[in-house]
Amino acid sequence: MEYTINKLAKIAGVSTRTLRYYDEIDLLKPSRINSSGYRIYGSKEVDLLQQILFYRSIDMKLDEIYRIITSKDFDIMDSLIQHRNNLLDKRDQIDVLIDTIEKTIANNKGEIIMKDIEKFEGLKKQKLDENENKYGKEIRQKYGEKTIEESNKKFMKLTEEDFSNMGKIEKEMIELLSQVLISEDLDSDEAKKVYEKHKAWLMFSWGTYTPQAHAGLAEMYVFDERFAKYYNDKAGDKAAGTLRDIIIKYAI
Amino acid sequence: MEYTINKLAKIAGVSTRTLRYYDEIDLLKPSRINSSGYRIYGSKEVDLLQQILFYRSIDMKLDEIYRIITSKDFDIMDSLIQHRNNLLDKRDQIDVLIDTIEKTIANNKGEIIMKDIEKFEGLKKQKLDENENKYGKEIRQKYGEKTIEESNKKFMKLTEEDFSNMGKIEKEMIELLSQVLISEDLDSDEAKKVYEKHKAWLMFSWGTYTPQAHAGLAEMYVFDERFAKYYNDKAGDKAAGTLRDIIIKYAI
DNA sequence: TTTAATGTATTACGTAACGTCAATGTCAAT
DNA sequence: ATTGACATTGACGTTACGTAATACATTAAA
Repeated sequence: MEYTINKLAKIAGVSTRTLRYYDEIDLLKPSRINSSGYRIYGSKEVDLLQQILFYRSIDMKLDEIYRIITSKDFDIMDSLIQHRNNLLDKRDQIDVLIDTIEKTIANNKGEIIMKDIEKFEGLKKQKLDENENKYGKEIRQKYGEKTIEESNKKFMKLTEEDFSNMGKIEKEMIELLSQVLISEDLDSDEAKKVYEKHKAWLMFSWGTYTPQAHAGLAEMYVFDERFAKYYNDKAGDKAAGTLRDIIIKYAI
Repeated sequence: MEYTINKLAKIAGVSTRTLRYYDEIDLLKPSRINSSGYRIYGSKEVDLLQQILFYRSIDMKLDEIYRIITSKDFDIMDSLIQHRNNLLDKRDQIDVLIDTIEKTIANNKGEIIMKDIEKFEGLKKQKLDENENKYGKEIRQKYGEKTIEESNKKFMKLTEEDFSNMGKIEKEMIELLSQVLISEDLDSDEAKKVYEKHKAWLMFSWGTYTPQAHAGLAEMYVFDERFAKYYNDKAGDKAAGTLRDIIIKYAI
């Protein structure tokens, strides 16, 4: 049984362009070329194409497929296992991305993450509103009233915990920072701890972390007066600048 | 504070090529060009770049990022939620792929899936070897001896169940097929059921399904004498050809 | 101050796996 | 002979840059 390129394309469910491309990269050559230069495929090629399409369906790259179909069974197993591991990794990465997005959506309801000012004020407002709350059963009940769905509940709980931790860590950082303001020693253990606390705090809200982004934020602390005021009020004069210096020093 | 392209690249952790590219596609323009034609960036651009890199870190395409940073907050929320859904879909797809690979690895330990002949013979051999087994505790014990790990156990159990189901379905199909051989009516309910059973049977071993691949396999049933003999023996003369005709009729 | 090293600019090819024209040739049927 | 369906080979477009190659600018060392 012989097939022209269109026939084969139809029974295999691919485009003729795909078959020409596979010919071009030597992945699937026609069994022969007829007198008019047409590609003619035999049943052997049909089978091979099915193989190729199976591997393609599990998202394998064509050069990997090429390696597979021109090798022995042992290597096929290796490839399959390897590919499975790649997919597992990829899935984990996507999970992280989803997590980051969900945190972003939750944390600032559409505000851009770089506009951390909003987050600050959100935190402060929440602290004022709930005045001395301990993040116990009360708040969970409050959230529960709003969101009945299981998924949402779990979600709110997560950010609730995050808020609690963020507040704690930030407090510790401010404490250490005011010590550094007195000693003025950026090489001190306290300074380094300030950096670490700030990084930890940041990771709660960003989910993702790079030293460069951290340093970028540090610059903003001095240039944006709202940031500057916030820290200077909390830890003392020149706190914002010192915090920036510390971050730059240890982040890069 | 102004930055040359290299400075900005370093504090942001990207390449200068990236910044030039972002300039080219109007994603991030320098605040000004100096007399020598150098790109000069200001603090506004630093902040914008941080935003861009955040969205990039969650795997957003640059044109989507462009839309986000040139729009209002409301649209940002839409984009984030949409993007989250895309990622969820992608993760589900990957789960399916992983499943398919694991079935492939398990089913024929490295044999190529298209070589279904092997699978046939494997099945037959297994049936002979275990002679009248009911896929009960005995076989589970046997598998348990070989693979102690939890993951593997769960895995073997899955294929064990699959084998059981596959055998049942195939038997039903053979039964229906022999009826069709007598009636010779491809429009009958039995013929259609044959197709459905065969498809179900196929999905166990392939995990993924396309009508074209199904039709391709059907062709093989006639051309490969081992297939032909298998079905003719089971359901009667001309069984392989009839099965092919049925599949082609309903699959495409 | 000359030289050397480094920084910046533009232009352009390469990537993966095809989709989509465009121009042209072949085959079967009317 | 013409038409329509199918075949061929280019060749550009896609995404987000990496990687030269070449030329001019700025800074540092000699």
